[in-house]
Amino acid sequence: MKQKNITTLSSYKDKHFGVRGTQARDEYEKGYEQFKLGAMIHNARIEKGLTQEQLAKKCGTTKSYISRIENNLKEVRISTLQKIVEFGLGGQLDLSIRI
Amino acid sequence: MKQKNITTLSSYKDKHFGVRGTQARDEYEKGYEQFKLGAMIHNARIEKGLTQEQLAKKCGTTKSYISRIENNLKEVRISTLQKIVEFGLGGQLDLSIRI
DNA sequence: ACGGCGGTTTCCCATAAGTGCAACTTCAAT
DNA sequence: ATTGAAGTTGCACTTATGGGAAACCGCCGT
Repeated sequence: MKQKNITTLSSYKDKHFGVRGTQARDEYEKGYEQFKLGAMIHNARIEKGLTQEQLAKKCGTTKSYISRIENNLKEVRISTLQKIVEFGLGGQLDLSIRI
Repeated sequence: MKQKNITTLSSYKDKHFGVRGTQARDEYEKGYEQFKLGAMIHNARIEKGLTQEQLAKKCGTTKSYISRIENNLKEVRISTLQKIVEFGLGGQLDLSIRI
C-alpha cells in the first residue's frame, strides 16, 4: 500500500498548480479553503474505504459530483456538504471562526 | 455591561424556537450548523464593536444580508462567509470534518 | 414630535448549485 | 490483449437561492 495522503496531495499539485499558470493564483486569492475541503472529503472517503460511487449513493448524489467536489471545481453549498459528511461519511461538519 | 452571549442566545431562542412551531424541528433536522454560524458571526461582530452596516461595508456586502445571516434565514455561500470573516472581522474561517 | 441609527423584512432576479448522461482515461487483474 | 472498476470531465439543463435595493420598524436622544 502506498502513502495515500502524500500521493494525493502531490497529484493535486501536479494537476492544478503545475499545469495552468494563473489557476494557482486564483486558488490562493480566494483563500484555498475549498482546496482543503476537497482534500478533506477525499481523505475521509479513502479512510472509510469507500469509492466515490458508494459515497455518492449513501448521500443521494452521483459519483461525478463527488469527483467535482474533491477536485474543487465547484463551490459546495454548506447544506450539501453537511449531507455528504453526515450521511455519506458518518461524520460531522464543523465550522468555526478564529479571531 | 450585560452578559452579551447569554442575552443573544436567549433572544434567539425566544424568536425562533418559541414562536413558530415546527421551525425548531426544521432547524434541528438540518443539524443546526447554520444556527451556530449566525450566532458566531453575531458575537464576533459585537465583540469587535461593529454595526451590521460597518461590517457589511468592510467586506463588500449589505447590512440586510448580514442581518439575514445572523438570523440564519439564508444559507451563506462559503466564499462569502470567508470574505465576511476575513475582511469584515479580521478573522479566519475554519471548517473541518470530525469522523 | 421627529430624525437618525441599527436592525429586520420584503421583493426580486441573475447566477450558480446540482443533476444526469455519456464519453474518456487509468490502472489492475486475468 | 481485454475487461472492468474507479475516477475525471464536458455539456446541457433546471431550479433554488444567494444576495442586492429599498422599504420598514423600533428605539433613543434632543
